[in-house]
This record gives sequence, C-alpha cells and structure tokens, in this order.
Amino acid sequence: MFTLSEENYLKAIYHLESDSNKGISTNAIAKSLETKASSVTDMVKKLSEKEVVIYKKYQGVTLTELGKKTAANIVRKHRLWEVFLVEKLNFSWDEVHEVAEQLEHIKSPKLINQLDSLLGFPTHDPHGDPIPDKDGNVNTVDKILLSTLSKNEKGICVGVNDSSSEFLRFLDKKKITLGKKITVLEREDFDDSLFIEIDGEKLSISKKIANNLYIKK
Amino acid sequence: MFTLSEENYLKAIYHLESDSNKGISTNAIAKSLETKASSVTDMVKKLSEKEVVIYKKYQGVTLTELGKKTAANIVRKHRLWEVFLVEKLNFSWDEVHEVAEQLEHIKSPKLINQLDSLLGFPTHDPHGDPIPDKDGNVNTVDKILLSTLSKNEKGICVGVNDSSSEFLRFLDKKKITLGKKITVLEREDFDDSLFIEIDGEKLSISKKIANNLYIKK
DNA sequence: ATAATTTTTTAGACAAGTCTAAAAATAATG
DNA sequence: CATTATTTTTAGACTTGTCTAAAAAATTAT
Ligand SMILES: [Mn+2]
Ligand SMILES: [Mn+2]
Ligand SMILES: [Mn+2]
Ligand SMILES: [Mn+2]
Repeated sequence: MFTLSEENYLKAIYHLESDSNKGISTNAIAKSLETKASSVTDMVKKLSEKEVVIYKKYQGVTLTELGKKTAANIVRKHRLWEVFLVEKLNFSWDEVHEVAEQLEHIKSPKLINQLDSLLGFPTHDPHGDPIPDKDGNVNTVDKILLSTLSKNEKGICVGVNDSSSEFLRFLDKKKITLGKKITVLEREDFDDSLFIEIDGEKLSISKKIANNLYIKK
Repeated sequence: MFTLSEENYLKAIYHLESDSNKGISTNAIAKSLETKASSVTDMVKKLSEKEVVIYKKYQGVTLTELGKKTAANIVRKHRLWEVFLVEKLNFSWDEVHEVAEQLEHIKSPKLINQLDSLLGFPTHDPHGDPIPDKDGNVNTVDKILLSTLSKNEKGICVGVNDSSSEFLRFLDKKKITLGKKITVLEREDFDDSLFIEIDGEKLSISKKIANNLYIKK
C-alpha cells in the first residue's frame, strides 16, 4: 500500500498537524524528517496523487481522512512496539524509539492485534503518549505542562514532551517516573525554576525541565 | 551495514550453499529470489565489493566467512521471530514465514538477544529448522527424509523440507506435527507411497509427502 | 570439432527517492 | 508600495535496484 518513505512522511505530517491547526509547510516537514524542502515537494505530490493529503502549491498540506487513519495506524504500531520492548524485553524508555521506528513499518494486521492482546490492550506508551485504536481514534487526555502549575499545586506525572534519550535518562537519574505525584513547593521568579517534592524527595528543577514534563491534576 | 536487498541476496546464497557444495549460479539465485539473472549479476558485483562473496565472472559465487556470518545472523533473526509468533502471538506454523521475512531485517542486537531470552533460547524454529547462534554456528542434526525409511522402521518427526502454507496445512489436517513418532507399516513399490502409523492412527502417505518430512531415528 | 543451446554478462532504460542550484512565489520590512 | 528576505517549487542530476534486449561465454549435442 504505502512505501516506508511514504509512511514516514504521513507520520511526520500527522504529528505536525496535532500541534498546529493550519496546513503544514514544506519546510516544517523537511525539518522534522531531516530532509530537503525539494524532496518534500516531490513526495507531497505523490501523496496527493494517492489521496492521503490535500496539497495546493505554496499552500502547505493537510491529511485527508484516509491519510489520518493511515498515519494513526503507524503511530499505533510504533507505540505498541514501544510498550512491548519495555514490558516484555526489558528495554528502558530511552532505548525504544529507534527500534520502534523500524518495527512500525512491519505489515501484518494479525501481528498487531495479537501484540495488542499480549500486552493487555495498553492505552499509553512508555512515554505517556496515547495509543490510537484500530480505527485511528485517540483518547486525548487533559494533561498540562508542569511549568504551568502554581505554588502548592499538585499533580501526577503522566508524560513527557521531549522524549530524547538525554532527557529521559536525566529523569531516570532524578527518579522522576510516570505515575508519581509531584508537588510544587516553590516557584522561583528569577529563572522560572521550580522547587518540587516527589516521592518524599525535594529537588529543584529548571524551566526547561518543567516545560517538558506533563502533569495531570 | 547492509540494505534490505543485500540481506535477501545473502540469505538466498546461504540457503543455496547449504544444499550444494559448488559455487552458486546466477540463475539459481535469480530463481530463488524471483528476479532476473541480470539483476543478480549486478548485485553480486556489489556484494563482492563489500567482501561478503567471492565472485569471478561466469564462475558463480560463494560466501566469504563474513558473508556466512552475516547471512546466518539474518536466518537467526528470521527463525527467532518465527518462534515468537507461534509461541507468544498464537500464529500457526503456516502463517509465520511472510511476517518473519519482514522482521528479519530489523536492526537491533539488543532486541534479538532479549527476544532469544524471552523465548527461552530455542534451538529450532516451528518448522524444525535449527536456529544459528550469535556467532553463526548451526547445530546440524542428522535428520533424514521419511521416504528413506524401510518397512517397520520408526522415527520422530523433526522437520519439514517444504514449508509452504499448503503443505503445512495439509500436515495439520492429517494431525502430523513435529515431535510425534511415525512407524512405517508398509511401503508400496508401485507408487512409493507409505502406509504409516502416527498417534495410533494409520494412514497412507504419497511419495511427495514422504519426501518433505524429516525424521530422526 | 563444429553447431546448437543454455547461461551469464553487458548495455541501456526506468522508477523511487534524494540532492543542489536556480527560478518563482510569498511574506516581511522600511 | 517597492524592495528585501524567506519559502517553495522546478530543473537536472545521482544512487539503488530493477528490467529488457543483445552480446559473449560456457555447455551440450550432433
Ligand atoms: Mn517513539
Ligand atoms: Mn513513545
Ligand atoms: Mn520462514
Ligand atoms: Mn522456518
């Protein structure tokens, strides 16, 4: 149906659409896929032929319903594989992304259904991101950034905004894991850093960190 | 390191080498990969550049040590994934090959090591074929074809020569599975068919079937 | 040993996906 | 509004892997 390359473009557009409501620019796609704008133009024409995106010259692209469903299915596979790697193969959450990037392209509906079942039909991946269902529907939760909490507010850590290995390993080092309760003890106006309590431990967290941790109140 | 296509060529040559001791002909590779001889010549030159095969014009190819090791590792991955699909995801043995053809190209040493461990370090795949170890060594067993048994000889069913879905489903229908004991009650000289006993059941088996079932005495 | 047949290689072409450099369109600025 | 600056598209080229058709080599048959 779709080549590996086409799938990667669809997924990139899908993610970009989720944080912006306008059409997605050629440059944005190029940046996200670490390729050149001219390559994107070529591919976007092909995707338009296949009716998974709407494309008009100089106007950016948007996914069609078919495109959204296709992309959501790739994301579903990516996240299910991430759960598998962590739950069944003892990978840590900072090691799974690269492998899942490969596994998400395996074509076998039965494989994914059975994997889903083996894992107990998980709703979120190891980074707290929701796993789309078979029809591509996603359960969007009302998570907010830790940086938006005021003094004395509490919340449960439910996800990360940046899922780079570096950030995840930093969180491991600080013993910050999903599911833990975080309380903001102090906000430092000078540098927007937070003094928080987690698991009985008190620690200071920079603005950058607080901007990459999702909390559910 | 190697592209998907290169890996498929290496694996094909590896399998062809195992049933013949001469250099592997261009045509044999083409047939096995369902491609054209001219494409094989091109690819074989590339593999020769990469020092995984020895190639001299009109002489056929042989794998180098590096080539053998590389190919064995792909076969290892293929067979481990087949075990996974059957043992963990409830695939039947006639459904696994196609998916394993894709999964065998996933690049992640940790993934394979952990998978091996999850599966309890299996030595054979669902079709009775041996799983090469990390260094590419294979435990070749002294299995023989059922068709070579004489009257009143017995053996354990340990593998299949033909692993097509059609043949495997035929075996399922006849309740012939790996590990079962087979006794040859009669040999029919007329058509080389066998009258066998398996699991208390007596049945007649054509020459073609007997030529595709491996037995260990 | 010569001729016919088969196998293998070469030559040239094509599709997919990418790139650089240049042109065209759009957006930003004074 | 006219001029820059930026973004996007086009044109042409390259790589990988494939194909067809023709040439060359090896094999088989007469
Ligand atoms: Mn990921
Ligand atoms: Mn993830
Ligand atoms: Mn197989
Ligand atoms: Mn097998």
